[in-house]
Amino acid sequence: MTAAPASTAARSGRRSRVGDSREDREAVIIAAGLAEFLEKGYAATRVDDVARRAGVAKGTVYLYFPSKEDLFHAVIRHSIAPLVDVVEAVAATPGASAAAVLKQVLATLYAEVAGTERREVFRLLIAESGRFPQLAAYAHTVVVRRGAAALRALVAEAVARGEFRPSPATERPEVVMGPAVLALVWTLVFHDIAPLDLDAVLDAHVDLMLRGLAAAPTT
Amino acid sequence: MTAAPASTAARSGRRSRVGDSREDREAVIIAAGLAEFLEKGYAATRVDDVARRAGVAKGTVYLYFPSKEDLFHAVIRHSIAPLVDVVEAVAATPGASAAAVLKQVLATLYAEVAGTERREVFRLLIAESGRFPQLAAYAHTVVVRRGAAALRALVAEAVARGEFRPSPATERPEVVMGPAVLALVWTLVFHDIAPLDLDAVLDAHVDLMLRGLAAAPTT
DNA sequence: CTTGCATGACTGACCCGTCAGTCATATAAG
DNA sequence: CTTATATGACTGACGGGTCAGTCATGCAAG
Repeated sequence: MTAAPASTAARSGRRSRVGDSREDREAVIIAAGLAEFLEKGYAATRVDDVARRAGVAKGTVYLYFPSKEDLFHAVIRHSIAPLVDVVEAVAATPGASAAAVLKQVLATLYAEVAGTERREVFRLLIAESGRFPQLAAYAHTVVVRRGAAALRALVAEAVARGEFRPSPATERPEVVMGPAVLALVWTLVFHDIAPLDLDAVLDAHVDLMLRGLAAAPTT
Repeated sequence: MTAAPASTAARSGRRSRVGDSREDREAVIIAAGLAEFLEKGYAATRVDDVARRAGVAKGTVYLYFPSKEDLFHAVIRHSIAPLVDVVEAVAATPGASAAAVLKQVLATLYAEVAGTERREVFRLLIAESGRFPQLAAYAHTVVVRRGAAALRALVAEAVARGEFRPSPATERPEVVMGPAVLALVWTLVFHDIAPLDLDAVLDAHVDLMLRGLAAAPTT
């Protein structure tokens, strides 16, 4: 049940349906690659399997990507970019208090990343970043640099406005994301053994952060 | 420079030095396996290389472990256990305030895990836990169950004593460890691109937590 | 001599990347 | 409209290399 050819055109190896363009086929191969890499990891996935899942011959994969490694790079890049967009859309709520924005962003992260199969992309990234430094660099540029900058701006503004109190934590706003990373990793590793109650953790996370950052204690 | 045989006994494949027992040799193979698995990941490490690094022939590895996978299990188990001991020793400081103990434990975690090559064990665990559920289960029993229990006790006592205020966060003390996990993952992925100032993060972490948990705001 | 651990050559399976050939479609000629 | 020729995306078998696990042989100790 990997991917039965959906049309005579596909079976015969010809491109003819509307939208069955070069880009579409590339996307199909990338999707198949993602599925296989997530399932087996980089070293253990076979290009043959990616091809089969994409409904093409192995040779075809090499018409689109010069090597298994290049395919892997493409897969990771196509998987990471959308993750940032989701968060960025939420963070763009104008005029809200820093606390509200932070809450909203965290809720989105918990629900859309830790609580979804999407989280597996991070497993792959953590697993392979040591062997593929370019991927780490890409992720840093796309996710971390942008995210940290936005967070820093948000916090700085809240401090200026008197909503947050200046502290070591407002100097290092990355720390605020900590519990979300914990939830992600926990879920990656222990999901089948001791699933985390993500809602409860989100509550605790928000409570802890806002109290830790707020200028006046919220009694 | 992998591991030149250190003695004639080792070169000739015989055991003769004092202490060159079965257990010792097993430990050497496990150490070699750890080094190789950390460097290449599970799928990409070759048993040949493990053997060479341990200074034995490949066949010898199979005298001690029935398969590559069993060796891997042994390697992970031997690597995880000591990590807990380090922390447990620190946490056993008697009579100190919860804040002081927490601070001490966190400092140890940052210095001894995130700040050391030891962190790579966690990369391996995160990477392979999906494919080797028994390892996740083992880690959960040995690290998480024990750690979470200790933390829960610590926090509960501090709440009872009035040092901490009851809150969603005191109900879910795992959250308190969040920033440390963030520091670990960050370092794993971005160490060569954007190294984290672990001391600064530790400060921010402690500040945030104690303020977030404390009963009376520390002005 | 016998016992038992250690060795490393060997086997069979596996897999990346290649390339000669196929065939549906496009274009040109009749 | 029909036939002939050209195109190039796609195929899949194969070369070359790798690797987990085995086993016949070697050798040291008792």
